[in-house]
Amino acid sequence: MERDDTRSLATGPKPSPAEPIARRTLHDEVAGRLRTMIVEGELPAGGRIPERSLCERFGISRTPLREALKVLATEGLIELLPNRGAVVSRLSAEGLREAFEVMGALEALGGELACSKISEADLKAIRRRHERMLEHYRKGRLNEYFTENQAIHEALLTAADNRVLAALSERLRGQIARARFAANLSPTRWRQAVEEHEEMMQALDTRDGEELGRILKRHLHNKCETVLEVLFEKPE
Amino acid sequence: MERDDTRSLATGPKPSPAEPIARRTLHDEVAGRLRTMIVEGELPAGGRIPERSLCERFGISRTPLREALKVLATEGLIELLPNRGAVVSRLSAEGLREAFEVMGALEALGGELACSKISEADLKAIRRRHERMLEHYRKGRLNEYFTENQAIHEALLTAADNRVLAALSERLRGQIARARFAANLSPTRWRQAVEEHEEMMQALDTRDGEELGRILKRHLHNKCETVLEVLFEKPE
DNA sequence: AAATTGGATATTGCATTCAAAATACGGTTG
DNA sequence: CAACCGTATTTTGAATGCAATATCCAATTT
Repeated sequence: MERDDTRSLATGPKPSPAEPIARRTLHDEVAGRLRTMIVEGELPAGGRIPERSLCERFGISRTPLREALKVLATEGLIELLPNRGAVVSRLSAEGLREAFEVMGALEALGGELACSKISEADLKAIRRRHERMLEHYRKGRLNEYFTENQAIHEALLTAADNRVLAALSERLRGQIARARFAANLSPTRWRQAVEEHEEMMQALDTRDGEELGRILKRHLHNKCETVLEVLFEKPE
Repeated sequence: MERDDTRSLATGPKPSPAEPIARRTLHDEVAGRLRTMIVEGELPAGGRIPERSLCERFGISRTPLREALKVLATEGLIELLPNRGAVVSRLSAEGLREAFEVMGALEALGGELACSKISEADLKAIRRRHERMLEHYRKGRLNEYFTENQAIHEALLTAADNRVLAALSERLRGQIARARFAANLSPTRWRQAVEEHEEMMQALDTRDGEELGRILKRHLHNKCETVLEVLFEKPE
C-alpha cells in the first residue's frame, strides 16, 4: 500500500511485480493455531490457557504467545483476567443467539450487496456449487455438504465486495464455528436448510437483494435454533 | 466465574458484595490512549508509529506497547508491516463507505431488536433526549447536538440488549469517528438528519422494528455521503 | 473437623537483552 | 555525475530476566 504510494511517480520498471512474500510473524502464526485449537475444542470452553506448556509445545518464548493472547481476547475468543491468566470464553446460549442475530444481519447485508454487484460468471460459479451441495444432500454426505455450504456463503460474501463486512463476518464465523463443531443436523432441519438455499438461489438469480437479505436472516435464525437445541436442550 | 461455580452451594453470606477493584493492565491502558490519539488525528493516517518515542512518552517498555499494537491491528486501526513497523491505516473513501454500510446494517438490527425489547421507561428517556436534540438543532448548537445524537444511537443499542452487536458497533464507531472528526454538517444535511430522527422516533413509538431498521440504514447511508463529500470532494 | 494463616511455589506483567532485518550513508566505479 | 555496492546504524522480533501477584499446601487454632 505504502509502497504503491511512494512509487506513484516511478519511471523505471517495477523491480518485481511479484507481491511481497507473505512473511508471517510468530504471534500471527500462534494466534492462528490457538484459534483452531479453541474452535475444535482442544482448548475447552471455560478452561484456562496454560502459558508455559503452550510455549514449550510451540517451541517459542512467552512474548509472541502473549501477544497472540491479546489478539484472541479482542476477538472475543478468550478472556484476560489480570494477573490471573487467560480462559477460553464460554459460549452461553444467549451469547450464541446474539452472535447469530448479528451474523444474520451481516449476511443479509452481504446478500443485498452481492445481488447488486455479482458478475454473471461468479453467479454461475455459485450456482454450480449449489448444485453440488444438493447432490451431497441427496446422497446424505454431511461433511461435504457442510464444506460446500460454507463455500457458498463465503462466495456470497466475496461477491459483496466489502472488506469491512468480510472481516467482521470472519470473526463471528469463528465464534459460531465453535458451537457448530459439536452440533449435528436433524433430517428435518437439514431439509429446511436446503429449501432455504433453494430460495436463496432464486433471489440471487433475479437479483432481488431485499428478498435475499430476508432469506439469509431467516436462514441464520433457523440455524441458530438448531444449534441451540442440540447444544443446550439435549432431551435424552 | 470459576469462583461462582464452586460457590453455588455456599450457605454463608457473600464475603463482600463490593465489586473487584478494576485493575487495568498496561497494554490495555496504552491501547486506549493510542486509540484516541488516532481518532483525534494526533497520529495521522498513513503515518508510521514510532515505537521508541511512544515508549519514552508513556514511560513504559516496548513490551506492553507492542501488545497494544497487536490489539489495534486486529481492530483495524493500524497495520502491521512485518519487520517494518506499524502505520496508522488510511481511511479511503471505499473503506469508509464499507464501514458505513456495515454500520447501517448493525444499527438497523439494533433498531429492530430495540423495538421489540425496549421498556416504556427507556423509550421515554430516549424521547426526552430526542427533544433535547431538537432544541440544540433549533439553536444551532452543533456540538451539543452531536453529543445528544450519539447518546440516542447508543441508547438504542443498549436497548437492543445484544452484547455482540454492541461490541462490533463500538469497534466500527471508532473507525467512523476518525472520519467525522474533521467533517462538518451542511445546513441541508443537518435538516435532513433531524427529519430522519423524527421518523425514527415515530417508528420507535409504534414499535415498528422493520421500519426503524430501514430508516436507520438510510440515515447511516446519508451520513456516509455527507462525510465522504466533505472529506474527499472539497470543491473549493 | 473446619476454618484460618503463613509461607513456599508457580504464574503473571513488564523490563531488558540479544539477534536479525531494514534503513541510512558514504565510498567506489563506470 | 549517477548508479551501485558494502558497511554502520537504527529498528524490529523474539528470548530472557526480574519483581509483583496469585495459588497451593501444610501447620495451627478454634
